[in-house]
Amino acid sequence: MLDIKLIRENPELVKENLAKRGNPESLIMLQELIDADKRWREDLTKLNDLRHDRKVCTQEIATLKKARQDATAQVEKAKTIDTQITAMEKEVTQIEQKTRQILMDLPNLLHETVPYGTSDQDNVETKTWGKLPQFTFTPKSHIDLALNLDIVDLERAGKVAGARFFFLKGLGVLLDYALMNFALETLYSKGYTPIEPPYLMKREPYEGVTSLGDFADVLYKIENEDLYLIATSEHPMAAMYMNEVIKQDDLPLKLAGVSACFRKEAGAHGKDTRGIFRTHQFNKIEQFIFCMPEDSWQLHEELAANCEEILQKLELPYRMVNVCTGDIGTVAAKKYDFEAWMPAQGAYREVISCSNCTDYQARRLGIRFREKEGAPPKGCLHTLNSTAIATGRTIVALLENCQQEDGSIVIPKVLRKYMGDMEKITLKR
RNA sequence: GCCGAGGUGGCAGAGUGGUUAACGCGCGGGCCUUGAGAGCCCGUGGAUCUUACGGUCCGCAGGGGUUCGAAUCCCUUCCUCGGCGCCA
Repeated sequence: MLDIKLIRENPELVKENLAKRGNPESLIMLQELIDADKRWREDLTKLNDLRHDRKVCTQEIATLKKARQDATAQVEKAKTIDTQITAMEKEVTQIEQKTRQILMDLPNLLHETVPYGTSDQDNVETKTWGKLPQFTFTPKSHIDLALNLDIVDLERAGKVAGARFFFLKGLGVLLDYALMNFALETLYSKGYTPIEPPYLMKREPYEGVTSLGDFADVLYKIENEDLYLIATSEHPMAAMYMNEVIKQDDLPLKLAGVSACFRKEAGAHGKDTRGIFRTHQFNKIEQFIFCMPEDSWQLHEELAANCEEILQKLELPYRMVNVCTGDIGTVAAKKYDFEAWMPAQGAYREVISCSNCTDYQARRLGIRFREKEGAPPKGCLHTLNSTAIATGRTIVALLENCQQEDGSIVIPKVLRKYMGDMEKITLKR
């Protein structure tokens, strides 16, 4: 959510920034917001005047009653003021809801370093790392490898849960947990506090962390309950401190979320249908930071550096892209994607997404900071989030990059200690 | 799930239908002091109007209701604590 004060004081700046996202509708919404806000303030002043009149009147009544005098005339007057107040309240509430709605729908302001573009085609590659593997044979796709090694069962998952679900089996499970443990320990050693959050969230906190469109396209809802399955541990971690004021000394707060993630993938019909690249459920270690506004850009780079360290230790070739204005999400001011090389597809595919949301989430959630204990709240802090490891996609990358001609997989060195010092995944006979 | 007790500012804690959220603690500023401390004074949630000085309104877990008037009475949801039940 943007700061309404900024919109009032500097509408041109907001306008220019929104225009960069290439969504002309948002400019119309902004103008509607500005008009409605002006009317809201006028009406609020009138409403406050009426409430003041009523206050004066009820005090007269109280004084009269104490003196045991007749207050009928004053009561009548108060009643007429009440009628006016009720009408005015209704109008003010209506306008308020409208402005809130628009404010919730408007996206975050973009950082000046975000490249202009209209789709993911325009994302700017900022770095590549690692040598692309050379095969003396035709590399197989992750799904052929996984089925051969009997570490994934898709058919039975279809029977049990439907498309885009999977059973992970045997060494697949060990590999999954090895990745989780590796990422978690890496972050823990850097001072991130591990968090295992609730996997379900109520609607109100959920509205604070994501755009409203996600409720239909992304989130699973529990029937007859005000509960949604989390799409990432970013969401409960962000909402964790909702309506709180955090001491400046305690910032930055660095968290490492551990959870399964659930996504409807409603907008992805026909995409990545084969295999486990895009599924309704996967495990993920997530980095999350609450910090002072002046520190967020530096910490964004820190998150990105952590991602690189993890990918490099896994020996996965990747590229880093600066996500362009047309492809960046609603809440992020700047976003890096890390894309691992997928030999069977001959393409880099997203495995990590690393965002600075500035004060956008914090304002929606009412998370502020104070200079010290006992001091009044100062302003909204900044939030950042980044994947550390999403196991599904990382397994895809590992299988394809580390495959041998016989279909076995060489396990990256850093993972072996979590898998009983095993060096290879081979089919047991 | 059932029964009971609760939810008031950063914290602690009054207020149980009639203008002001008492008294503390903490925090900020000022006076005093060589300095620190103590002491004293002012301030310390949000919105809005005003160039300013300064007003006005809202805020007692959320939402609704009764009333001229609600932190206070009623309904409802959420949460916390205790007891019982169920359960890995």
